[in-house]
Amino acid sequence: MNRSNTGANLPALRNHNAALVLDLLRAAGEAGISRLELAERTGLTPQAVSKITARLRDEGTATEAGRRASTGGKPRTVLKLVPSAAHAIGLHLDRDELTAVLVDLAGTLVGARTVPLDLGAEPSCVVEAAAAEAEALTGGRRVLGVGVAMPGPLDHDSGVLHRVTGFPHWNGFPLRDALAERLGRKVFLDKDTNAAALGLALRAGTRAGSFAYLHLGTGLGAGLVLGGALHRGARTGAGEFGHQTILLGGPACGCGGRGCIEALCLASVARGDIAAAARFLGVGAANLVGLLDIDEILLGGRTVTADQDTFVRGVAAVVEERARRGGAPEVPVRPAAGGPHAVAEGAAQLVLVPVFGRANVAYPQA
Amino acid sequence: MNRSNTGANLPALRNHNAALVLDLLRAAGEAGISRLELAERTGLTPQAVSKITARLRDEGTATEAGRRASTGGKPRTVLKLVPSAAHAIGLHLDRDELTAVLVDLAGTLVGARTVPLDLGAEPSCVVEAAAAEAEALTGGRRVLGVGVAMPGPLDHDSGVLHRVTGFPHWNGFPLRDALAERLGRKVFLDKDTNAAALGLALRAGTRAGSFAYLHLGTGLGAGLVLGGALHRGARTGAGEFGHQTILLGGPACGCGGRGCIEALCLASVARGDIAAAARFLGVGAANLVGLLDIDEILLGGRTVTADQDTFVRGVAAVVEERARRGGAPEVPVRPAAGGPHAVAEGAAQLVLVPVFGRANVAYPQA
DNA sequence: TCCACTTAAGCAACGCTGTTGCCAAAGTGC
DNA sequence: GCACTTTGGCAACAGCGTTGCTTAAGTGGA
Repeated sequence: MNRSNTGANLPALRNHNAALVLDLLRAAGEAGISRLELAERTGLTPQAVSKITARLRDEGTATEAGRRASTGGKPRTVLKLVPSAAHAIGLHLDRDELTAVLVDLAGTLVGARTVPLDLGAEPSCVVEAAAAEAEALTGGRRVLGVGVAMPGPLDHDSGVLHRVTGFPHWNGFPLRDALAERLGRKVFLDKDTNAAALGLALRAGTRAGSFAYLHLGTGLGAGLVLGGALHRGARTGAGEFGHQTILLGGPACGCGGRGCIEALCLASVARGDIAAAARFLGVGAANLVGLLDIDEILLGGRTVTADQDTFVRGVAAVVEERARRGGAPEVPVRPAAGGPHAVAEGAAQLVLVPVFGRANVAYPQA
Repeated sequence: MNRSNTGANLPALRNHNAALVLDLLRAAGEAGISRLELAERTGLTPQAVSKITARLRDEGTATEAGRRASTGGKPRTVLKLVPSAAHAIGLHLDRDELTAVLVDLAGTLVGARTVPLDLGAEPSCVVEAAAAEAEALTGGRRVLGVGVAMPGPLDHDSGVLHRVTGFPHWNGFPLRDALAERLGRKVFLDKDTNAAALGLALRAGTRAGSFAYLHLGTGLGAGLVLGGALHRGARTGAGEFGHQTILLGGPACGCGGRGCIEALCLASVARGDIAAAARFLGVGAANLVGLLDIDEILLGGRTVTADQDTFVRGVAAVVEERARRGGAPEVPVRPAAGGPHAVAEGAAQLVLVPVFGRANVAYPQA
């Protein structure tokens, strides 16, 4: 059951178990999964799984697709997710560009649009532009909601923006509610790094329970996935990785501090010393691995992509050195998969998270 | 519902809701709480709460205790937890000392024993000594289980010790199972810093959803409580705070690295410059606040206790300075409450956590 | 070809959960 | 003293997963 402070009743129980089954169906992908295997993995009885999958088939969310080889008795029937049963829209509002994607239940990209955007414009104009892109992608399909990713800071719970860097007029704007009213759909808002991390968490192959996505572009930030769920912190402020001090009394940073990783990394990049930048990044990654005991480090962002191998090797070297000293486990460092729509696709996953039961860690109210 | 990957059935539902109600009863303490208030807080219907509390009263876990003033109708009946309905034992196995405590359901200390201990002795002898202390405290009471806190590293999930610093013969010893078999009781194992953090999380007054407990004694470590639950990481390795690099190329640390907070802090303490030690600790705390967006920093450990005000002020100054730069929220820094048995009491809470539904964040299997 | 055996999955009855509708209990205040 | 408000239990109920059993659909040996 998902962590929460609220009581659960029978409908909640039913949703929980259905979401669990859907998550396994999604993870099984094209290979499918049998009822008995679902029963084994969920801990439910086979009969319960039969009932749940029957409901899902009635809804059109799941379907039977062939059968496995017999092992001496009746062969198992293979069940699969029907990805086209529902869709989600993801919007990435960047400083100068708006990317909108439509994904199906499996997270597969169905459609994408990219248009120029001026975040400096009136919020109402931006809302209108975003809504127009979302509607253009819908096309009569069953759309569960819209996920929006933006540069922070913002508050996920209330859906309100804070002092977006360089765009003070956004301060306090209730973007989520404004867009939800305009579109008549559920809207979810999160930071771009969080959306990217969520997208990575749900990519086939990245089944790590917890990892950090480090994004080095014009700035340096992180998205944290802990125990399979996005860690946002109480105010959606988590992931402030770039202004971690790693060199006391070091060079001044734009934030007013000294010796921040971001300043050190970007200065190294500016003078062309990518290996040094990678080592700085690695120090922060090693600190993070020790503090949180995560399974994996994923690197992304324009600056990383430009010299991917150097960054991956440099960060891995520092992390491994620390593991050898016994201060941290051996943690793989890999480049983050994902094309030009990675953030928008992650934003779409904000909508799909509750469907598949991978609820976010809930925070008790003060 | 608690986050998990397993299916839920009616008994699980019932336990979840009962635990939720018990948690609210515990939080209400001597003041008590009415049925309607419980209904409001849990989201359950008043009738469901009536049924649940009736079961708890039958069990002897809750009781009616007076009534509130009327607001124009029938006055509300106040319900309270019956702390003596069950107990938990907490063991703190330190390098040279074994502390055992008995606490009731409310977490109140009922009994305590402290004896010398040699962690260098045979594991079987230590198990025997620990079991004897636990049994001496039981005294015919209903004891739900035994929580054990030790210096790490160790694995909470399997209950197996790793290379305990300075005591290599413990490597791989299945302490949890050995003690469970010897005592015939459920046993839970965790790091001392985690137990301390858990104890703080459940102390009245510390209702922060997430905080970091920084422990500065002979070493420097941290216990992290995120979203009301202990964050252990996949291998119970989280909280390695002391060997975070904050001064690249700085003085050598015992771990083999350079510029670790622990080395810097302890060196400052050694030469009597407590204010400098506090500032170093503050840099790490500020890094952590930014990364995890927590609500509070709690400081403890012998070294901190010796100069509490200096440490609290010094750390708070650095954290506040960072908040002013906009890089992190304003986070209070406070001394950790708790007497000589704080760790053992936290260990006992390991047993009580599932009773009150504040389950730990579950990690998906690989 | 038949038949015993194995394995998968549905049917029906069941126990138990929280919910709903209603009513009794226990106050306040004109 | 009576109308009103508020609390909380009783009884009937819908719906969840579970249990016991039956049917479906294969394998493999005689």
